[in-house]
Amino acid sequence: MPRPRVPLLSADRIADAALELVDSGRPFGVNALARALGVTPSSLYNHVSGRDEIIELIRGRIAARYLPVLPQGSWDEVLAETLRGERRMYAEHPNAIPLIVGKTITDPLVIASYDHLATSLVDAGFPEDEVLTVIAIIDSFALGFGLDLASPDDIWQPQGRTATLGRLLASAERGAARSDRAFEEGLELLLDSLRLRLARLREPD
Amino acid sequence: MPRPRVPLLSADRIADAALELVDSGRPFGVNALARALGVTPSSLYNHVSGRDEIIELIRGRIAARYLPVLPQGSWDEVLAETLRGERRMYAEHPNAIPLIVGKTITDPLVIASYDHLATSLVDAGFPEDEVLTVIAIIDSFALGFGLDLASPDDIWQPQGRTATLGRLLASAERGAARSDRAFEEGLELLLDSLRLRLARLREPD
DNA sequence: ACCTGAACACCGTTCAAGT
DNA sequence: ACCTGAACACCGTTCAAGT
Repeated sequence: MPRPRVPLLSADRIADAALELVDSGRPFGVNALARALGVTPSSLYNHVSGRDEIIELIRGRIAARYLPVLPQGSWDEVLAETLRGERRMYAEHPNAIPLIVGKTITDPLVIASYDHLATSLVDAGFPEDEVLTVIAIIDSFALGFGLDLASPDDIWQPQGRTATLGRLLASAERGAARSDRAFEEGLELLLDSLRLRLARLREPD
Repeated sequence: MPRPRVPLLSADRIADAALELVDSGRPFGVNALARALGVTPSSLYNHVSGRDEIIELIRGRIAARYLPVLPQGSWDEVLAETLRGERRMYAEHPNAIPLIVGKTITDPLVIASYDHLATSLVDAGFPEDEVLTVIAIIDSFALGFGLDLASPDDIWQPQGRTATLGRLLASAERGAARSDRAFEEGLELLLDSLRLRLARLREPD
C-alpha cells in the first residue's frame, strides 16, 4: 500500500506513539516504534530526520502536558510552579529520562519555560551570571525527585551488609503521598536558601 | 589464536578499556569495545555477563577514582566531601552519565559511599525516612553540576528569540574556575538549608 | 579456562521503486 | 507527497569448536 490517499503518519502521530512506547517500558527504538505504528521503519523518515528528532519530539510532548502555561506571580511562585511541573513530568515518564538526559534541548515550549523562569529571576535581582546555575540546580532537583518518585527501591541494590542504607531501603515506605510531602519539604528548603541569598545580595554586609 | 597460554582479557582490562572508550566520545557498545581490545565480541562473555555488567564496571571504575576514602568528620563535612567527589566524577566523565543514569547501583564501593553518608545523616539526627530523600537530592545535585561543568553552552539551544535565556547563554563565560565557584556557592546553600532543617527538628516550635 | 567464528535476531538509515 | 522493500553496516548474545 504505497502512498495512501490520506497519510498514515505525521510528526504528531509519531510523537504520540513514541511516548506511548517509552511509557510502556519496552525498549525504545525506531524499528520498535514503526512496528507499534503498523508501518515500515523507513516510512518514518518521511516525517522526521531520525532517532534523535523523535526523542526531542518526546521531550516536547511531555513538556506540552506539564509546562502548558507560563506561571505568573513573584519569582518564588514562578520557580515553585515550574519545578512542580517539571518534577511531575519526570516522575510520570521516568523511562524517558535516560533518553533525554544530556541531549541538547531545542523544543520551543521547554525553552520558553526556562526563559520565563530566567526572566523572573533576573527581574527579582539575582545576578545574571548566577541565574543559569540556579536553573541548573532546579533542573537536577526536579530530575532527582522525579527519579525518586518513580523508582521506589531498585536504584540502590546493596549486595553485602550495610550499616544503614539497607535498613533505610527496607523500611522506606514509598507511595506518591509520601514522596509528595518530601518534595514539598525539599522545595521549601530550596526556596528558603534562595530567599536568604537574595536578601544578602540586597543588603550586603 | 584460541585459548592463549596467558589470558588476553580480565574484568579489570575490560573495565579500563570501556571507560577509555566512553571518555573518547565514540559511541559505547560491546562490539566497539571488543574492537578496541583487539578481540572478538564473544570473548568478552568469558569475563562479564553482558552490556549491563560492563556499564556497572564503568561506574565502579569511576567511583574508585573519586570516592576512594570514606570521609570522616561531622555530617556536613562528610556530605560536602562526598558531593565534591561525586560532582568531579560526573564532570570528568560526562559521557558516562547517559549510560548509568536510571540503572540500578550494585557496585560495592558506590554502595559503601552512600551507606557512609546515610549513617552520618542518621547519626546527626535526620529522621530515617528523610535520609533517602536527602541523598537523592545530593545525587541529583552532583549530577546537575557535573553536567553543567561538562557541557558549556549546548544544553539549551534556543531556535527563536528569547527574553533572557539567550542573552545569559551568550554572556555566560564558563570554564572550570567559574563553575567551581558556582558549585561551592550552591553547596553552601544546600548545607545552610539542611542545617536549618536540623535545628528545627531539634527545637520544635 | 579462554579464545574464535558462525549464527541469530535485532538496530538505525538510505534509497530506488511504486502510486 | 508518502509508503514499501531491499540493502547496508551495525548491534548484543549464544554456542559449538578448538586448544
